[in-house]
Amino acid sequence: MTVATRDRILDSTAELLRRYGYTGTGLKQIVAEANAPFGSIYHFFPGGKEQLGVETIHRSGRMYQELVEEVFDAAPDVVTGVSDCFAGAAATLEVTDYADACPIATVALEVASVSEPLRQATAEVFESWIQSSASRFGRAGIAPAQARELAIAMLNGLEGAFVFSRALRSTEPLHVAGAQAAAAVRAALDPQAPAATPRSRRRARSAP
Amino acid sequence: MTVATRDRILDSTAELLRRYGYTGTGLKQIVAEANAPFGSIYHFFPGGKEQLGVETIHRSGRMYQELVEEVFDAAPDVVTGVSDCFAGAAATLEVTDYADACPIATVALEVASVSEPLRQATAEVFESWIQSSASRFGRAGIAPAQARELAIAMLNGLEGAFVFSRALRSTEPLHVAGAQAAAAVRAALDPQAPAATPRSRRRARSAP
DNA sequence: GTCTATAGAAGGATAGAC
DNA sequence: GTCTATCCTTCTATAGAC
Repeated sequence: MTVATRDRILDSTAELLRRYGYTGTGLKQIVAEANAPFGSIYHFFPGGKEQLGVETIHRSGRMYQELVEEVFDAAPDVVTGVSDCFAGAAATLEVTDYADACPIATVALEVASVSEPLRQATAEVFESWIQSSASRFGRAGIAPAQARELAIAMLNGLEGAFVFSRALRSTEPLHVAGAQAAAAVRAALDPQAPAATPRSRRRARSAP
Repeated sequence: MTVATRDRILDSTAELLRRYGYTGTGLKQIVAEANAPFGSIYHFFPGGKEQLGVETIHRSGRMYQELVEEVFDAAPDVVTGVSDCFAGAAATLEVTDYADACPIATVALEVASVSEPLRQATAEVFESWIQSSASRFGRAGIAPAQARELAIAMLNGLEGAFVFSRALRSTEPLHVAGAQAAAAVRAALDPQAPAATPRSRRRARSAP
């Protein structure tokens, strides 16, 4: 036995949730893909589909964060790190025929007004992503408040671009989002040209 | 008779798709909310759920575009127009307890890898939104290519912020996205400080 | 054209043999 | 712990009365 049944179930759930969402994924489909008997779901996850969903969201969220952090930290500077992450996301999307984008975004939108435990799981993952990104911007010398805004703006762009890219079957939105995020970080690091960053909005308000 | 059965069905479908997505919305739920007999669905939409979905996506997309255009065009300038749109989206989200965000984003993610007719419908709506926004930026004096990038960046931010805002039950992401989009448009209009706009990326590459 | 009833498949969940 | 069989509900879709 190489991989435990419980882990195979979590793996196949993660993949199916990413592509087809929560309501679009059936438990029978999950065990079929995991090569597991149906009863194993309720053996390992007594809470049924919802518990399996919550655990998968946390697991997928953590794995995706680690993946992004590796790409990010391998870059020589934060601007390149941001660019590389978006480029990697675009490459993955193309390779998988526009199927594999954000591992939890579809679920997040589906469950937001339906299941409080599931919504909370997606919220915890997103908050962790924001803090991970913000801490890296902070380490690069950006003040905490602006670092958080930059992190949110970058992740906004990433998630929005995923929506558009999957629908349009084009990586154009991802490339635009990557360029914008990189430019925003660059501007935040360069005190000479802060006009287009959220933080310096007040200063630039005198402009047309 | 005030509103035709067919329109009531489309209205209730639009509302349910927006909140619960495509697979999360049942036909029985639709006719219940529309006060219509079940058979009416197949009378008016012989193609079943998929046809009803396609028509609703186009309809919701058009209505949302018109709503945004009204807010946008009522503002004294494009920067204010952008800000007002995000502020309005945030207000709607709060008033509806974080239920009413983008009318088609949840569906778009759900169907992207499942139904080609539905995916295409979402793609057509998104492309129309991009062109509507880009044309307004163009009218303000921004060159076509940059206007399209700005439009995509702004819509990326809006859709991504919808994902985060619904999950986190906070309007913070929407406010960040609005400020960033307004700043990007302002920078594109101001030749003095173009450093942080996507278009001027090459020029600024010499910076740290 | 409006509406009801029901078919047939798929959904989540459970019981219990092994 | 593994696996099968089955229950009950819900889903989409259709048939046909009125």
